[in-house]
Amino acid sequence: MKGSKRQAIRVNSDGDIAQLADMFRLMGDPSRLRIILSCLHEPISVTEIAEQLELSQSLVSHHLRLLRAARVVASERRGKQIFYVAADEHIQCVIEDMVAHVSEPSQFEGDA
Amino acid sequence: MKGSKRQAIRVNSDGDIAQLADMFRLMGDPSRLRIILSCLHEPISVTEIAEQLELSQSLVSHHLRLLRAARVVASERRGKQIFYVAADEHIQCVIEDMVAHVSEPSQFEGDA
DNA sequence: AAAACATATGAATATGTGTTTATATGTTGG
DNA sequence: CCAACATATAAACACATATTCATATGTTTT
Repeated sequence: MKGSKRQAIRVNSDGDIAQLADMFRLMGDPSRLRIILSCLHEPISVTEIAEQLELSQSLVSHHLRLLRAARVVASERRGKQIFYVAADEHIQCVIEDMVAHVSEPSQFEGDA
Repeated sequence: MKGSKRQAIRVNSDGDIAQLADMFRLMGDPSRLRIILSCLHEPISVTEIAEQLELSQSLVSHHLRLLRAARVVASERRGKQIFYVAADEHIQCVIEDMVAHVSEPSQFEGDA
């Protein structure tokens, strides 16, 4: 439904490019990527992320702010804690596709 | 065929994370992203990319080197010129998914 | 209200990196 | 072989940004 037809990619304006690049850049930092993976499937609190990934609470919070601003993750308060979870299924798809690319056996060494 | 089953994302080792992040980081620069888009569907020469995007030849070449090293693009020589093209269809999928995410109407403002 | 817990914010710093300028390498044609 | 074209490389610089440390804000419990 809606516009989920497989149509050619349209990235006309510079604004679109910038937005896209921003998203990729956000996912391009190892710490941030691990944080995203931590909350990909179920909500998880900031402290729990920090513990799991062995990152400082401050660092996790900094990153989460950027991720939330870009709507990569959504936040929800539960008592004292705030739980973060990946915003939509597109993020998951993006990562899956990228994993597929990375684990591709380098095909033909297509070099010139 | 092969392992194209939709299975849960497995990104265990730190190496995997680093590789993934590297890919995202590469696509996270506007110039590089535009270069990728330029050669997404058909091979295109370095000079033509530079002209189309109004970037210096040197800059395009620098970026292409990184992209080729990460197997985002493949190169093929034709006479004096070298043509670059997106390496595999996963790159295309990744971008499509990301476009889908960016053009998502921010849902519920899922903030806490 | 104070203490304890959870998260966010600000400043400072060190490191990474995108871009430019200049030059080198490689390829084709006369 | 020399000139012209096409691409790659190296050094230098300006700028962005990931991380840390210290502190503030917000929430629950006693």
